[in-house]
Amino acid sequence: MEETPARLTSKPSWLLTQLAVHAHRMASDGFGEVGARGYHYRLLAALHEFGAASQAELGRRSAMDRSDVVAAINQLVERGFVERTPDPDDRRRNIVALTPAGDAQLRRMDRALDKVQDDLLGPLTAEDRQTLTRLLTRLLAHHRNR
Amino acid sequence: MEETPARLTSKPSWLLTQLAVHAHRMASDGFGEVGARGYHYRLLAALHEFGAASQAELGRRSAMDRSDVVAAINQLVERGFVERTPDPDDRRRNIVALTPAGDAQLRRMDRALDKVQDDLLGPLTAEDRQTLTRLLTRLLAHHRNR
DNA sequence: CGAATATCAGGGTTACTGAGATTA
DNA sequence: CTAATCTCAGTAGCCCTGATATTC
Repeated sequence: MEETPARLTSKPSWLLTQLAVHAHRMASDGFGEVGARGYHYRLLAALHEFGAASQAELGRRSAMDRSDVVAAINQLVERGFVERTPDPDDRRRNIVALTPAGDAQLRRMDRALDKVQDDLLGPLTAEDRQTLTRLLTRLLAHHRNR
Repeated sequence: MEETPARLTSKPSWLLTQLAVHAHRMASDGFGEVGARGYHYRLLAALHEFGAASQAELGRRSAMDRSDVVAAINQLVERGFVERTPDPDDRRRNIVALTPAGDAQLRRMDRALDKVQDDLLGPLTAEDRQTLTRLLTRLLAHHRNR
């Protein structure tokens, strides 16, 4: 393997994006085995944790664009993992609710993702993993609040 | 801002990919001001650091797919930042070389990226930045070697 | 022959933009 | 009137696959 330019390897933004590529590929592989995608996991996780919600709320919770929420919910409805019904109290909204099949799918995706976390953090000690998680959490919180 | 599911925020792979999104957007903004893209920086950096090279070698150095190298080099040739000439010693290869204009463009992109690193790591102390870089480097090295 | 190189055509995922229609 | 919601159509960047022609 040829050497990578120090200009790249010295920059946290390069390390982050390259590692994200690996993480994304590992997660995609795991999700692919259960016929799902990353967007599905985000939505199912938000529904399981906070209950039925409008599509706009789901998008804000899982950091997804309104357009992508529409498409992903369509796919989840097709597969019977969520139900979409008009909100009688606010007719602009759809209420999206998790079905039992969706809950089972979420658990399948959880198992796939747990394996990914282990593979991803394989070379780090438990203490290093904590440190990494803490630093990344701090950074993300800072940037999500603009 | 609605809360994000703990299933997501507790997972390093989520933190990594979401932070990478921010890093990528910040870098894209910076690069956009000089009319460039991330692929351009990777190629120019490799050429500056290791000298003229074949497209295949450039792809391996900068972790790019052969297809994307072709397209990105086309754009860099158009803008006069690199020159592409057949290798007389191995006629399968093209030799790609940095031009003075390409060198100047690389320096412009360097300045844009330096600002991005500062913004990205803003909330971390110098020690935290070192720790983060060290952990990310270790992880990336592990995964790049399969 | 096998292996490496360059090119082309195309797909997949994620992120985003602009527009329109509906309703609060 | 303004603002929020949902939907559709389309773009862009990055990553990847398959196929082909050429050359080592």
